[in-house]
Amino acid sequence: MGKNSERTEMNGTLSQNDQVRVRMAPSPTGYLHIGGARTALFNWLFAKHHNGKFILRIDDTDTARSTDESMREIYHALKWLGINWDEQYVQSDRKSIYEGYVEQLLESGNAYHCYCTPEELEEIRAQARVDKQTRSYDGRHRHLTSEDVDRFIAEGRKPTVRIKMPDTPIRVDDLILGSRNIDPDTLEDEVIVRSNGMPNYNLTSIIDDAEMQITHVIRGTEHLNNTPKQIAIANALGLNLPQFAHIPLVLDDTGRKLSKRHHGDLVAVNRYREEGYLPEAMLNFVVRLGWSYDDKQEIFSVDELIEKFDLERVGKSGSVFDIKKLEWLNSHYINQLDVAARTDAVMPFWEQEGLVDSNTKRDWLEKIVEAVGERLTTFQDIVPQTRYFFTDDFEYDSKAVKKWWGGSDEKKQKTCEILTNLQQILEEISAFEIETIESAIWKYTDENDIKRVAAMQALRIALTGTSFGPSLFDIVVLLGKDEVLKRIPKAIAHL
RNA sequence: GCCGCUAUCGUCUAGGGGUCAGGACAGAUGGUUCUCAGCCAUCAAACCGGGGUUCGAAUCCCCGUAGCGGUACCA
Repeated sequence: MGKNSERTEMNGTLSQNDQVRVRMAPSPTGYLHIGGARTALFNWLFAKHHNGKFILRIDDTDTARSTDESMREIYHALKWLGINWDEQYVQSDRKSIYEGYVEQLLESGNAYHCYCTPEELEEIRAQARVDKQTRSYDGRHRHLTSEDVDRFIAEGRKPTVRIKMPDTPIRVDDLILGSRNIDPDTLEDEVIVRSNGMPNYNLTSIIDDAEMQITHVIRGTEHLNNTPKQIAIANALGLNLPQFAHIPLVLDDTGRKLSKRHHGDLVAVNRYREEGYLPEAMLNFVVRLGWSYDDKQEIFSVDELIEKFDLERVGKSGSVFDIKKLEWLNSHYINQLDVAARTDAVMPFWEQEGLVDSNTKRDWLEKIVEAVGERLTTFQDIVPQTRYFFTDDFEYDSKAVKKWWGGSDEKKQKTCEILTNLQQILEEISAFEIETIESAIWKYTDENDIKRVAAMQALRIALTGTSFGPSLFDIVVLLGKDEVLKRIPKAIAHL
């Protein structure tokens, strides 16, 4: 049973034979962001769950803002996430199709030319606000005389096309939000074709949904107010309507809608790919923004999502993008990978930093990854966490130095003594292996009444520059005897 | 301004007339340990407010309030 009984009543519209067809319709005006990725994912999961088709439609009717680069970014992000599409369309290729429908609208008297200038519209809007009007455009060019038209044309004005809104209420059924009736007085005659001849979103979207036989339009609630407009256009054209499902917005930590404009590439999917997040983690994270299965499960494989995803379990309120949760999921998925796979994933980050090249021994690298163990939140973490394996050109962390090497001369003296002794002990070990080293060091600390942690931390800082990291014995062995014996004197000199 | 949507721990959410309001992330504490992470244990943390309906309301209804979205010749 769903959380909202209103929803189930509407599912009857979909008969057994109808194949589900859904679409993701981004406008190529920037990268794909977290919210867009979630819309894509919900659509894709819905299609997969119902054995239907997922269509990618590029809504690029805003030619001024659309770019090919952005289109490629979107493809790239989607592919990385594993969201593949069955069909693809680009609206700018379909201009003539829309023109046919506009013609039809004009001929049937459901649309008309509007010669208002942008300045004029600006004034109308300002006045409507002062008058506390519900709508701004008042339909003043609905009934122009031919003299008016001639005059406007003589002035060189290029018209837009506006749809005539009906004067009866429009019923909007939404699978998530339920049903409501829209008061026609709140609707104004929308521009459906710009003065430059390019059709607008509300027109092309609903035409394509019909043309492409889209059964379910799953999109963000920022489109909720567009829905009655699109329904009105479809009705005027005698087009079949899809079912609508408006999913709540993804918000930032102040509760505002995530957007490219306000959040920059902080919300770009590709950025997370570059930083070493796993697509599985991304998908798992994003799906839980607004959707839940029960009160137990947090981790879902893609197959499980396909099996379990359901619009009925999508909530109505917005959800905040919480990077901590993403990080948790990412480290979970990273830790599922075996050492070889983790090494592969981490390699580009090492190479990018110039730490590793084709001569570096794979075997050794895998051992480093193994030593790092479950400490990675993202793959790019490998760089700060392992840099010291590749170079002795690092700073000694000042806090660590103060705490473990000593703030006082007396303590420094002691540290110096310990490191000197350790150097000697390690020098005498010929078989440089964990067990041997461990027992030698424990023997030294225990016999000389030195705290294990003091000796180990002193050595750790000498070898790595920091006070934390993998098991120190692993580090010593991986660094190798020569390197270790070089770094200790260097540290002593630094004291 | 106008139109609309929403409201459970800090965050994601479960529950939908009777529950000690459950889980997860984040946080705190303790244990394990050479450190960190991890792991284990424990703790803290919520039904926006006010009215109804009812034996009983977080749950149903109404009214507020707040937040957000839209308000383009963007999508």
